Amino acid sequence: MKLQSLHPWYVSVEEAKALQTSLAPMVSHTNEITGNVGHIAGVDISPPNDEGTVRAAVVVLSYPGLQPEEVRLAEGKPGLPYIPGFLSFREVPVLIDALESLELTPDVIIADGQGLAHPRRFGIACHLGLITDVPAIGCAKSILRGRYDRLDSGAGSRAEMVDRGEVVGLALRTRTDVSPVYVSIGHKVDLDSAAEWVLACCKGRRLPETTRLAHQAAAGRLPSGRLSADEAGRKSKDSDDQARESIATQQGKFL
DNA sequence: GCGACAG
DNA sequence: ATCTTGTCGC
Repeated sequence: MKLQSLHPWYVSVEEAKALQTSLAPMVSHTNEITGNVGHIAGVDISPPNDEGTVRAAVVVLSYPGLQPEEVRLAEGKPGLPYIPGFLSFREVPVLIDALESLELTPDVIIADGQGLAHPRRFGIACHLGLITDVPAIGCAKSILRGRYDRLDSGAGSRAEMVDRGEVVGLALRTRTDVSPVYVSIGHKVDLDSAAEWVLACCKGRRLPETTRLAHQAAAGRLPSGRLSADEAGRKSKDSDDQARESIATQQGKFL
């Protein structure tokens, strides 16, 4: 896929901070996800190896079947060490190579980290949304910014997270009695839609399939490439059909 | 000055 | 991100 080049990536923390504040106003908080979502992507980075290089992975899943259809990998030096608030400048430089080699164009991207729930309202999900121009969602396992008070224990429960008086995200319980994930807007999506997409990817697990498989791919446990149109393609088409069917019957119960 | 701090 | 042990529930 073609990416927008907005600025240099290997910059100092001070430059990164200035870029974040100047890019944050470009983020769209409006839902622009169409009804015809066929592909959802997840991205992740491995921890650095002994030479200090990381492996970036992007995995494109069919929707609603959630079967992997394309896996792309890239290796390189992180743009920065891990510094809270600057994760995108660490991970995205290497992720760019993987994203550019993508044949499929995802309709939604789910990032492993924050979107708006960030000190300057510009987490990695926002950054990925801008450079890909694809609707993006932040789904983090822990909090960077924001507080919430009460969250019911049932799956699907959510609570607004507030930082400096602004609602920056949601604590979302994806499974009953497990710690929530923290969802925020990345780009071209609203918060409620973002939560629905995360839930739709969770198949009864705590984390979305996108993050799970991207994590496996970054760890080198998934073969890269376009899954062949025969067995894998038929498999994912079958599970898409099955998933559509079960969505239809579930909706039928409420009509 | 101190604490908090995505991956 | 990593590491370890114990506990709970199906």
